[in-house]
Amino acid sequence: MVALTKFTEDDLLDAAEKVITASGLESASIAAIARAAGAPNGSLYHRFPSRKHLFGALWVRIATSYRITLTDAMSGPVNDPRRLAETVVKLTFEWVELNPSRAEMLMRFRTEDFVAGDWPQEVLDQIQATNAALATELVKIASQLKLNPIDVTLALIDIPATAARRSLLLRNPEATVHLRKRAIQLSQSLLS
Amino acid sequence: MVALTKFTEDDLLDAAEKVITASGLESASIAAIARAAGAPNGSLYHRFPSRKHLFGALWVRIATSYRITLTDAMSGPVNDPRRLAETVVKLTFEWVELNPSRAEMLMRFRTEDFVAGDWPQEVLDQIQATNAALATELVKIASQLKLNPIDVTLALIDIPATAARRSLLLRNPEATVHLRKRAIQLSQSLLS
DNA sequence: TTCCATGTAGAGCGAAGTCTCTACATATTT
DNA sequence: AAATATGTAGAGACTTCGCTCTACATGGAA
Repeated sequence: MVALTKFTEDDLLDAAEKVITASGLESASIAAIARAAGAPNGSLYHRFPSRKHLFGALWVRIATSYRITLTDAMSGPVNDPRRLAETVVKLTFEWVELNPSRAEMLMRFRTEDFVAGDWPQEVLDQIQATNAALATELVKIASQLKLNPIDVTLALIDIPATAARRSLLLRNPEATVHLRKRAIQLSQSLLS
Repeated sequence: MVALTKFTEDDLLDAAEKVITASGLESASIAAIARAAGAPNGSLYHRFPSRKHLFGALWVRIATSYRITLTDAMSGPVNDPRRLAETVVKLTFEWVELNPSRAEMLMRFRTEDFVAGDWPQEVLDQIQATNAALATELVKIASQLKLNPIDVTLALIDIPATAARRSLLLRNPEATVHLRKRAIQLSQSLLS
């Protein structure tokens, strides 16, 4: 390294995440993020060309993290759909437990919240790519199981996400266990 | 009426809704909302003490509208849970079809998006009241059916909302029909 | 040691934001 | 018609925002 790197890209994204979780998207100004990172304003612009680039990078980081854990579980031929459903639901709940604040963002905000208005093309491309990767995986599974892709999406994305979100709202271990069980049942019923 | 009322509360909320739907929460400045309503800046402050009051009123208006249609359907003794599930899912899809932009807001944003940071107590109370009204209804139904309230919430709130949101994303009549059918099945399986 | 590439520090700019304030218009009351 | 109550008009005060810019620090290369 040529010079001392005091604030990495991830440091700043962590700070942004913290601010957004605590006070919402609107409060996440450059100044607020910088304050949370203990950095001066200008430092953020050394890493990111603009606030929108920063937000885009944050969104991509979170979405990619979750989707990689998912697509890992879904890769390879599907010989047991019931097991697939169970794995995906469990992974989702695990990921939510390990990354509660990221999960909260991923579930509270939609891509459009970040992308509304004019966004850097570069950021749009990354988001597009992340979404596309998941979509093709789902279609592949649907064709293997000879199912409607909509049902596969419900089973492997929407149901786990909804149950995990409700679990996040309730913040109660018993409820979490119950919701996970139900999500597995519902997901399995959709895949068979 | 003592003086000519040019901009009613609802006019301004309609304008805010339009701006948010078109360009997102962050773009919905007082100036932008005023422009959309054809009103000068100051007029908004005649109706609402602050921007947050306006946002709060908007959220309450939308959430209440949806929840009233739901609680109407759920009132009275539940003698046929399968029919209840079907009614609620159909109502949700209808409401979404009739109020697409409101639905988009209700599904894209959570209460917390509006409420993050410091909000007027008055607004918080109204939101609290709206949420409580629905919660008690759900608990009542759960006890009548001798079911876990979590399952009732999944069946009558989360599943319909998820399916309707997916339908909103796909914007495809066939998909909508399919999703509604699936939502009814899933909801019914949870209530029996 | 000198030079250069990389990164931090933080004041400050123009633009845009929220909100206030006064002047004016309208319609009812006296 | 004068007084009053209600509501609109819109300029402008004050604040904050995103972003830029220059000065300085650091550590390896020549």
